[in-house]
Amino acid sequence: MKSHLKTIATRTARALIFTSNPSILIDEFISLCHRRELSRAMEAMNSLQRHGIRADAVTYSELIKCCVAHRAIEQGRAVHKHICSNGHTPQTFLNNVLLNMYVKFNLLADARNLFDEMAERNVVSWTTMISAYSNNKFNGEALGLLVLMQREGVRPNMFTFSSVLRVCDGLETLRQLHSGIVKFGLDSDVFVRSALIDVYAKWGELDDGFCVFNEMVTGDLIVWNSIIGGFAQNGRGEEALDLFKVMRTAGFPANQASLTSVLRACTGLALLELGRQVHAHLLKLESDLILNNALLDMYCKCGSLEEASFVFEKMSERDVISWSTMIAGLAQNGQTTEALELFESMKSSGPTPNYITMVGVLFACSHAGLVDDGWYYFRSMKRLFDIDPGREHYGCMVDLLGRAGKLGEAIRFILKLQCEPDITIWRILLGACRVHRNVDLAIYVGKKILELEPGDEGTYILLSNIYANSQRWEDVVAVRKIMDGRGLKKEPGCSWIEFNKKVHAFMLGDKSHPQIDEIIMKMSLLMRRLMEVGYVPDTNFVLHDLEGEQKEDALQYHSEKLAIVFGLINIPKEKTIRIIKNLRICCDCHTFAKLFSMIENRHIVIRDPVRFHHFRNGVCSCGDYW
DNA sequence: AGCCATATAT
Repeated sequence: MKSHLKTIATRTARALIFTSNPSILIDEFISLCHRRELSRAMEAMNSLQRHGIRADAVTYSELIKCCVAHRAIEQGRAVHKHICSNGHTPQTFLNNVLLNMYVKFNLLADARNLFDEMAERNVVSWTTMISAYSNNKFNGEALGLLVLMQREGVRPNMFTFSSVLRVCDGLETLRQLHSGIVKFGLDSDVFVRSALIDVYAKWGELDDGFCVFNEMVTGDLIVWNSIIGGFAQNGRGEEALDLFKVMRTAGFPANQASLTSVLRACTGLALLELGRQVHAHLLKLESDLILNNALLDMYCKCGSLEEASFVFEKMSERDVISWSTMIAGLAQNGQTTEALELFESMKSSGPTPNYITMVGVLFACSHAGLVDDGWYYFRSMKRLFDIDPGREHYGCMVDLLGRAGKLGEAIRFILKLQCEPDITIWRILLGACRVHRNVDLAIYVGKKILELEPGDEGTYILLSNIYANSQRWEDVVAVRKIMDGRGLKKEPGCSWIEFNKKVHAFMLGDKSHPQIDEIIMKMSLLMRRLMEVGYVPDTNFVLHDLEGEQKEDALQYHSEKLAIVFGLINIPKEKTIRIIKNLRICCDCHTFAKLFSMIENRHIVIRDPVRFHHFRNGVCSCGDYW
């Protein structure tokens, strides 16, 4: 019945267009615009034109919205022409609507032409033009217009600032914008506030962002998300999680963006248990691609590939980031074959790989010693996906060659590069020198790095380790002296482990943990059993000024060993012992963990700053190659 | 008008 009536109505409407009564014509025109019936509205507009009738600005603005909704560029231009026919000049309101239309169609040049020709420009006109530039990353233009508008005496509003903040090109500009915001009394607006927090966080001045947050009397979920996201992205996961709790207590229900930041914090702190709770929680929300990608990454970086694969398989939508995350995750966890297989299936049935996907693929090859495959993928990037290799890919290639012991080839590769080799490339090569104990090259490369960055403590430490490894104690002393002279200190080793919803942290030789006596007792028993199966403490990396037995003692209390024994005591036998480290694992602890996994029949995962070690049955997933 | 996800090296 309803549809029958509708048919009659439509027929009547169609007939009306061809009547010549102007007021009926215009009513029908308005109604078509409101109903977003574009093609018939256009017909109506043309017939109005034939009768020399004009509609009012509001009606035209409805028609323009209709064009935007249908993404009808040509019709939009026709409407513009119609409005301006017979020398008419649209009022500012209508010009703004037209301006907005060109911006929505991303026709920036047309928008700018109209903007320049407008007789009067109000704050909406300026803001529309500014946000068009800022959305298209024309940062200079956007910032320039903000200055011009003020010169012409137009006061920017909160819309203007929240658009322009996104293209802020540095801290200095940011501070200027911030003072402008205060000057115009816009600093209490939630939109401006969240944008300010976000930009401070992006420029690394999180504490200033936090001040903006703290000045807030009333805020909304997005302001909370901005500050929590800021902490999560700047490696300050604990604070992100604390604030999240405060937000929940304040009565704001978490949305997808909030949980994405929480997951990112979990990822940084390797809090697998908490991550799992977030997983359970997010299933109640509408599925969100970004959130799922963060979940996937969390499982990968917490070393639980089973759960990561499960999430990946179940995702209703997967984009290039999902695939890249999974490939890199498999690679970092030593599952090279799986990583490369997944890449092959991405090529045949997934999204087109991007720059970052290829970094993951090359990483997989370099860490598994697959030199030929690495070369193949490196060379195929341009041909298959039109990706120009960049510094990151060069870095992987140097790593690939260096790790495989082809140090000469690695140097030749570096020297042939189009770009000047940067400090990262030299660091990678230095790492290869350490693995292959090439002292001479290490010294050469180390000097290169210190030329570029004289205070680089990592390089001094690596050099001293390399000297120690070849028993060149005088050189070790010399390096240490330079370090002392420069006031450089080695960051103390720290490992942590999640148990009973708490994080237990261990520092080198730290005796403050409540269970430390039990741990030390268990450790000495363990050491005895390990020695029986052939464990020999490797004291090469211990400070040179200790005597033999003291060296072994220092080794015993390496933070990861303490954490392993803590896990042995507390974590149920069938569960994986998961440990996170702030420094890379040393050879001795690596051997210790391998033998431990064998004699105790336990699965241990240790995440260091760059990769994972899965120890099972006396073997490590890194293949002793790290 | 504002918030959330992927990569090399140390």
